Amino acid sequence: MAVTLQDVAARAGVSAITVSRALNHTSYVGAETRARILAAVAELNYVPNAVASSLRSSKTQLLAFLTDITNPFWATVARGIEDGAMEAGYGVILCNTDEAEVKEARYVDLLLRRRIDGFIVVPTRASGPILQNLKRHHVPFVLVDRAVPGVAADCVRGDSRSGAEQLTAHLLATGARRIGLITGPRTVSTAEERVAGYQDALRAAGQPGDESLILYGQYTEPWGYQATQELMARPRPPDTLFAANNFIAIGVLEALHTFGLRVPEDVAVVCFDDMTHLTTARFLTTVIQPAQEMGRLALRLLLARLAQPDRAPEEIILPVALVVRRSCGCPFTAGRPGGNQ
Amino acid sequence: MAVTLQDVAARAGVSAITVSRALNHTSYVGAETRARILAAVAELNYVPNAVASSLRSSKTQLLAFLTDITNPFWATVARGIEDGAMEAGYGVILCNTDEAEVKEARYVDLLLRRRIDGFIVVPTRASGPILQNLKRHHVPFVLVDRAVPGVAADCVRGDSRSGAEQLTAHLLATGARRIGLITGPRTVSTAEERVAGYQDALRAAGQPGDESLILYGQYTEPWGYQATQELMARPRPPDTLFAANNFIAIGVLEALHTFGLRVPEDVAVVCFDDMTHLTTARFLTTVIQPAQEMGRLALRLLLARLAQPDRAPEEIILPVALVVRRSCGCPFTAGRPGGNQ
DNA sequence: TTGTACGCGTTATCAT
DNA sequence: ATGATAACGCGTACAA
Repeated sequence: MAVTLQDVAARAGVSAITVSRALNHTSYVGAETRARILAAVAELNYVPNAVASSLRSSKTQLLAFLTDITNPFWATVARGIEDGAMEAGYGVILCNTDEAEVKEARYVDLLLRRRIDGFIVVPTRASGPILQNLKRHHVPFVLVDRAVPGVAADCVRGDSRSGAEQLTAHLLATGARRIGLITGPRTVSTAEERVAGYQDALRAAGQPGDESLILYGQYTEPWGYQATQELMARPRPPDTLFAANNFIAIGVLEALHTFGLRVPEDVAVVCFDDMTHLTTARFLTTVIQPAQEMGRLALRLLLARLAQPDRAPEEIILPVALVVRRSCGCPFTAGRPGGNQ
Repeated sequence: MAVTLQDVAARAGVSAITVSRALNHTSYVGAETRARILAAVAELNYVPNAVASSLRSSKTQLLAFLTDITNPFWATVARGIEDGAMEAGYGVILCNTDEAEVKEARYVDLLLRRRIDGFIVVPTRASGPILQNLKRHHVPFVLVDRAVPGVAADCVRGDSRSGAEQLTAHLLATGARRIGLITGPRTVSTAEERVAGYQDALRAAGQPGDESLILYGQYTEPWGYQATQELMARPRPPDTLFAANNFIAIGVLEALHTFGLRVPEDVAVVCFDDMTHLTTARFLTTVIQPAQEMGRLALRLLLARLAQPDRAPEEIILPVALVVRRSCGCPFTAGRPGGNQ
């Protein structure tokens, strides 16, 4: 049914291996021979069988990226990875882990069978055992965005701590007194780093820092909503809210609306931006992380390790950019209850 | 280096094929034998080699989903596909085509080599030749969201026409007089279907319909921005804007803000919702498409075709839901220039 | 510059 | 219920 190297060889009047060499540029082939081969390939509509090739070479030329691709930030990181991978002759398998350990483990199992050449992972703290498993099987991997305690590995991440510090310092400079910080889960290193940066700035400003203003939860819109409700219902609510990512920020804005509070007149809001090209960043002062660049660098680290499995683990910390938006209000106008459209 | 079926067989004191049968449940294996085999598998840490298996069986148990995964809507569809695929024992390769013909063709080529079992594609009009190529190689595929003229294939899509009609009728019922329609590219069937539905509603209401109020462009935020600027700068601007998807809607809202126009007091806005869990849908009346369901159904169609390659092409048109939000204003408060934070 | 022989790890086929 | 043999399609090693 399917056309094989043999068929092409027969048609071109050469041996199979010669065809292989002509197509893979793995050895010199006479100009005329090569022409005959290429002609045969075209006529027969030959498509090389990468499965057979992989079996023989023990290389699949396939990489996997494990994360929650539903989140546009990671989708953008994926783009960075893909672009570079394509150039280097690798395909990328994107996998939805939903940040859930079970799904993560399941995918790793599936992909180990498929003999994937390498992994790029956005881990949580729970990923430790899974990563150990990869090590046991000598499959290279690179971490993105988050470090995992006890796992020495190549890693690319944004400078969350510095970013959070800049954001907080900016807030203090513009007159903020009580800054509520709504952050992600303790199982994710960035959530804690952003808290640390926030505390750095307070300390530098000689402010005490009220522990009760820091709320750990999820990097999600519902959590932003819920945490805001809790903070603003207190006797002494914060005058400013720091959302540890943009999903949280959206929830924050929604919750403030239900309280009838205006942004930024009544409560100022800032956030870490984990999405590109989406609304939040246009209205709020944010710290922007270079998603695509992150992907590109992760890929580069992985390729380097594939080439030299024994090099020392490398950690790249990307600088993040504070983007202050003072001249821009919000394009949405507050609607009146019962009056929207 | 790697443990093989042979190694396990030797350890368990049986032949390789017996191990294969025990692991794949492809034939009965004595209870005691099976136990010995499973023990050996565990002791040796055996991981089956799917590459070899694929070569022998000519089945990779791998499917591909081609689209722009950066768009959360497609990412959600992907989730629907993945969930079902996992259950059925298939892996899914997600590919970013950016809706660009070249990237699409490149991926198809790459994946044909890998002997992928089937494709799920979000096509544009330009995808025709690529799909023909798949047919030539007898690789099954399913289309999602869009039909392609001249290509008979399984297809799942939302009822754009009806959705647009409902949305438009709703607007007319609430007093809209001049509805500007900002839609996607002519190369995408949904863009035209939404126009058709819009025109259906106008016709049904006995309204003339002003062709100049319909603007084709892209399904992007910048296009929404640009088109709105153009429409609102006219001598007789529309009193209502219909964004053909949510990215466009975001651009629309931004542009209206630069004009100092309020939503919905000055201009009402509605849109097709191509994203879940994101801001737009919370403030505007929208038509919601069941993304995850779309993915699930697409997968089901593909599996059916894998089982019976010769069945007649099937087209599933999903009903869409009009979600009217009148009781909800916008959580963002308009900031004053120079005063944000 | 081109060819021969063999093996990668698994499963289809036939046999016991 | 289990085994022997061959073959899937390609690339490595060596040879000519």
